[in-house]
Amino acid sequence: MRRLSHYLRALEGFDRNGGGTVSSEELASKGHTTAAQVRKDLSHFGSFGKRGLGYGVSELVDRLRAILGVDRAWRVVLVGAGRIGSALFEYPDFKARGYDCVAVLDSDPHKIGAKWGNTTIRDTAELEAVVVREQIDLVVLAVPAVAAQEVTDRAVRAGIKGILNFAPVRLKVPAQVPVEDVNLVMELEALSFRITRGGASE
Amino acid sequence: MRRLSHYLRALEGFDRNGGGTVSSEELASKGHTTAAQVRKDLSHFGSFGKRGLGYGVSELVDRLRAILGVDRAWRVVLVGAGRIGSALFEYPDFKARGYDCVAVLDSDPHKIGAKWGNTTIRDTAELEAVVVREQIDLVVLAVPAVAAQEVTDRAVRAGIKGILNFAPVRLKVPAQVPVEDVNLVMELEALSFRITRGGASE
DNA sequence: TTGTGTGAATCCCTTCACAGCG
DNA sequence: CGCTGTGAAGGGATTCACACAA
Repeated sequence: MRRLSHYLRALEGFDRNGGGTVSSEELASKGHTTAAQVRKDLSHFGSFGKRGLGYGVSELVDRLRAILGVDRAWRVVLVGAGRIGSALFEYPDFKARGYDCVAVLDSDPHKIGAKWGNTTIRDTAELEAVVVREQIDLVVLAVPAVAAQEVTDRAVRAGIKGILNFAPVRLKVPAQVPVEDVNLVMELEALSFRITRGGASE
Repeated sequence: MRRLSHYLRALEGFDRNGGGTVSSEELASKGHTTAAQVRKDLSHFGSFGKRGLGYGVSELVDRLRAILGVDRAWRVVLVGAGRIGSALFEYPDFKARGYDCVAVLDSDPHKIGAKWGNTTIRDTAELEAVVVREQIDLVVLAVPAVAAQEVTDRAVRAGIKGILNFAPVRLKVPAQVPVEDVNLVMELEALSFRITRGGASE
């Protein structure tokens, strides 16, 4: 659920200590939904929340982190050390949120062996070995479209748990392996669509 | 509508020339929806499609491009010449799809004046002037979270038509200015959420 | 016969409204 | 009282099913 991430983000504005509380109203005002929506969303996962008071900030943060699965560290391998890969690798929020990029792979001989910080770029051929040895959970796919499916197949066979895909292709994966697609062109098209047709409602 | 972009993408696999046709069934199989869904989506915008035959590939492409507003060129300014900005600037698909990055701005004195290809990075202070002089349609916001709202306000006042926002903040904009948010951490959280709870249904 | 276009049925998500607990 | 939790109502989107055109 995307909104849960928003709630978690919104809660960072509040003090975790001191037993403070937030109402569904307050959470709704950030994160642009309604109070009823917030309550429904949260009630799906149990009923923590004090009637007449609101939700305990600290408890709610813990709950949301558990629900979203960010109460642990995720081990990530980045495949594709191009521009997008480099941007992602440096993105400070990833590590801060528990996504730990422990390996970078590329198939370009000119890049293999180079160092990013103290991470050495290795050959994509080592993918399976890296996944197993480094106990990788997630693959961030930042390779050209033509290579994406092959890398995916190999990662899946090696036992990966999920894929964040930047390649503009629909990956074929077994049902139990979730894929999230990020397609920048489609985002721009969504913009021009909304501009072209007036109604800018999000 | 996000699915329309998918249809357009799927159609690239077919030959535009030669008066070929596609059925809703074929379009559905790529783009992972149902045939009924495809027909409903398209019927919203008129009924072009020959019963018993399918849709003319060439005509459908034209229609979709018109609907999505990609039958014209969009003039884009990139604000923020960091890692993400650089990745976006080099992203070959943007220009190919009609999104033309005609200016790059940054507020870091070390970057101002540098050249990317034959585009010179200019001072973010020039934003308003650039928007007007270069007849900019869209802003791609790749600045730190703290700077995002200020840049947004200025771009909106200068008459921008839409914003693609990479900063992890919810921008306040007038209702008629559409914003598309890209939040990489939220994508990863969506992944870990789905992994944590089993059901990987997209 | 084939595959679109579309009302009708269905499902799911959001909003409403309020009972009930602190 | 104030605010949560939740059944009920409402609305929008998906799916079904079939008349109809090529």
